[in-house]
Amino acid sequence: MPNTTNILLKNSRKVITDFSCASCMNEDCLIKKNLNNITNSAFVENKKTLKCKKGQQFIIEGAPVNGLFFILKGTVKVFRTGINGREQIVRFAKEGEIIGHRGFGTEEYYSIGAIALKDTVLCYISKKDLQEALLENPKFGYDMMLFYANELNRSESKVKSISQMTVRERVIDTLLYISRKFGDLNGFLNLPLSRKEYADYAGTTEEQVIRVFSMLKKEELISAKGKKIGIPDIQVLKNEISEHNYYLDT
DNA sequence: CCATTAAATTCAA
DNA sequence: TTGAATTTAATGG
Repeated sequence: MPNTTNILLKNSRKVITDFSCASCMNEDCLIKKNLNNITNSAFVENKKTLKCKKGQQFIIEGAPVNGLFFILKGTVKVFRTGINGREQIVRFAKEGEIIGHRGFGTEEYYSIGAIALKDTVLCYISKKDLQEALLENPKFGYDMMLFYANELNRSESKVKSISQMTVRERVIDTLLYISRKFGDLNGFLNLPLSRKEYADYAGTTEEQVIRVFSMLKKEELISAKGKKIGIPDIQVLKNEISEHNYYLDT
């Protein structure tokens, strides 16, 4: 195999040598799902792959938008920085998700930043190539539309939760979100986040999160070992915020 | 919010 | 694998 770059992902211990869509294993990827419908092969061929180390920022707020990122492997947080330097985490994204999609249409500059939470592999596709593929492939376009609709729904729910829920409820809501999205591993949430990151997502401060966590621990609703958070009974937590939960998911 | 201490992670030998 | 160095959590002012 000449010319193939080998990369070693710390967490998977698996060497990936081939990033082409044809051999991609990621069934959640919208591109992969629609690969057999996509006739214009330039689309797939022009795709760039880039790897990010943990903690590396690959989208900077205010930078011009030239394309979109698809996560091939890894986890990413997307955020916006507020007026006083405070970070508001917009969402966490994992394999198969799209980053930077808001800038796709008419926006010229990113209004968000994104950084890798672990070593991550991204597929980068130029606006132009994606536009062409979408125009000639209705199914692909429809799937993309569903994705946008979901994101919109979630972000609308988030506005409500931040304005109407108490701190405790927002923290619980955040825990449930992480649990739904990333699941459990050995009884702990499968995504280690700092208290600050919980706070930035829930719209509070690190101290508040720490205090809520302490209370929840006393009530035995959660367990915590450093960054690893365990939820013994998800249902109990759900009940506590059930009045707010007319909607759901992702 | 900040300062202090305890605890957990990382890193390199 | 260990422990020293660094980062992060928890508490109280």
